[in-house]
Amino acid sequence: MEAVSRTQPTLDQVARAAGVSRATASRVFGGNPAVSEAARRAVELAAAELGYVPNSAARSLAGGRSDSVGVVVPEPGSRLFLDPLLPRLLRGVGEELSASGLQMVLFSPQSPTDLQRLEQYLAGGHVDAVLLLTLHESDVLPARLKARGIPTVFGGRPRGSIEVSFVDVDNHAGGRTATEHLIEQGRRVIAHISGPRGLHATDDRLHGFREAMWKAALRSDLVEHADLGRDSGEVAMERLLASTHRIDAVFAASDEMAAGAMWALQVLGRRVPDDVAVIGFDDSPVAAATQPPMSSVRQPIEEMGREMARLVLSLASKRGEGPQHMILGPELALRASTVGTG
Amino acid sequence: MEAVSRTQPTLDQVARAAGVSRATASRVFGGNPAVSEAARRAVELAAAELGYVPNSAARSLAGGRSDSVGVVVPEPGSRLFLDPLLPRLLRGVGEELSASGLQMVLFSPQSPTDLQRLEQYLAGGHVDAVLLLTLHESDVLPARLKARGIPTVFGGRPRGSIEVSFVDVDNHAGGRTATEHLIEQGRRVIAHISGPRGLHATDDRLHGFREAMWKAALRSDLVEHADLGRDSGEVAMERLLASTHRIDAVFAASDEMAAGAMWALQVLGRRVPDDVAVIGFDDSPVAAATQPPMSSVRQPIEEMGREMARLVLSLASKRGEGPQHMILGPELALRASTVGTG
DNA sequence: CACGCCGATGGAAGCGGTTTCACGAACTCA
DNA sequence: TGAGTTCGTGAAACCGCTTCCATCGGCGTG
Repeated sequence: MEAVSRTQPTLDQVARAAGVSRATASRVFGGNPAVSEAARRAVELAAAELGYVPNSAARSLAGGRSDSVGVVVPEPGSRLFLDPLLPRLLRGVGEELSASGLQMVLFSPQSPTDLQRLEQYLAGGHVDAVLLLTLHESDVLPARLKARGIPTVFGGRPRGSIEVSFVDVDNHAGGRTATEHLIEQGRRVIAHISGPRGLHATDDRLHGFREAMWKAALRSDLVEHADLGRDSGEVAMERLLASTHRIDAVFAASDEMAAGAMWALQVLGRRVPDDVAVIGFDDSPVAAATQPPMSSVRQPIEEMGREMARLVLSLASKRGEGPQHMILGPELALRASTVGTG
Repeated sequence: MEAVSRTQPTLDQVARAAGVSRATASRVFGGNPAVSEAARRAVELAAAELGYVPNSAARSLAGGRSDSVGVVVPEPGSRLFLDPLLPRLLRGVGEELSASGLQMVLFSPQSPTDLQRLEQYLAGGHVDAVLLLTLHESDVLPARLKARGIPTVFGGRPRGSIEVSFVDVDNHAGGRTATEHLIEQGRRVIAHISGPRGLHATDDRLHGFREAMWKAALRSDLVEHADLGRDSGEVAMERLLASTHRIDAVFAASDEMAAGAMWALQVLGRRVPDDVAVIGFDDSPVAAATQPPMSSVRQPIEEMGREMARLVLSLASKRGEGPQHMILGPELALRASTVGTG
């Protein structure tokens, strides 16, 4: 009597148990159609009985493929503009990858050391493709990945070169649409609380705001810059109110800032939306939680995730294509803060 | 003249370029001290010149080790009580793993299919250890991992068996401490907004509340259950205020609910903290953002992450140990909502 | 009936490392 | 000076799987 092996069953053992060669067994798991029905069944049965799980290291070593794509996200809590949207984006990415049988692997480097290790990891063949959401401009990661020939797609237009593939949302259109909505509601003295100067996303929203105001022949100089956080929005609103203008609407470049602005308005006795309408950006959970609930520009962020996944997969199959770009349009989520309670 | 190979340099090429054997080169990268200084330098130089990156699949196949640990987090946006703490926890885990040269790999299964694939992935040897933060009780994942001999540590005491290692925060002590603080501030009619019945974490907080109240000979029946979200906290507060009791303090089991409660209080003309003190739980960003800023029970969540990492690493080294448990104590973050503005 | 094809299969050569083991050189110690 | 160590090294055996290639019946054709 032989002691039962305590190690994981290997493909070889499965093959032997099924009475076929390792090659055939491998074909069964690889989904290769050139296997007789009988052989397939035998292998599947044997695998089930032995509790076989393919060894991914061996598989990816031999196959040159890992069936997983890496997603690099900003350091959690970095208060990047992406923060509130991240869960939705990941959901989109996950859905799409899942559908192709791929595993999503998240990374969130927190230190330069981490980053370096991450580079090794990604360049070391652990993943078949990479989705980059970090916006640190100084990163050499993209270059390394490119050198290694690993398909890479950015979420959000990266700062520097255009020589990369990316998917982005149309921030300019978002800013314009939000502003137009306020104008349609009869508002005339509209202020804008923008994000940090130099940030692509919020700069574009600001330009959208200006464009809409110009078109309507309204003044577009009531602009304050803040840091996207709630408190800074509150402060910005206070500054705006200190001016002599009778502001009747505010468009903020983030929901958090809009929430802060709304608070400042209410503290100073302004009614929302009766006296001042407020609209935010991102349609994050915050937007629904304010009192009154807040209109916001909803980014098609799940779709962005899906498109990123699709794009990187297509790059992975048809290698050698040039960089691809894709811009997605936003839509408005209207709530009581701009349309009144009717 | 020979065309330059366009493929990744392998260890073999590095070894050849350095004039040593593959074995020696491998020792250099493995940190094996039994290598002469000269050989080491030659290999490092060659590696740098060729841009060598070790192939992780090969390495983990041969070495039986992947130098990465998987972290399974709840579906994003599932509004699990962990939600606001997740970034901090991951930071703690990441720090600790980083220090040991390990890579943290995040997973967030979103569908049963994902979950199954994840099982394969984890059981397939892609990771050396697993940290589980998902609280789906029905999961077979833990059992599978155990069967595969993969060290696993839970974040938060899992519902069922005790036969697993976990790290948890002391919710009972947290509830007690928060309540005692209110009592010390002279409050006597204290209400509690708890989480969903049956949720370990919030049940423990409720018991902590009761214990503190009993000890002080105060009534502890002013309890409402809510769902941890802001709105439900607001509703719960309204119900509490509808009672005839002159409530002078509220302890809510989450910051979000506390924020909702605070809003309800202020809408109804109660001043915080003059009329009613409010304390939350988690010390999440929300706590600092309310007006006035809110006291909260700060969970040592980064530390929890670090301890989880440490624990799983120790399990990975000294195999065969029984399950280990660790409970971490909370502390108070005091702000204006309970201590007055002096 | 001989020939060429085709579909299913197994043998075997890798994939790129790690690690055991044996070996020679340089050193120690008597 | 010879035996016993120590130390650095290389040859080679894997790790578990994929895939190329050769093989082999059985089939449709002329």
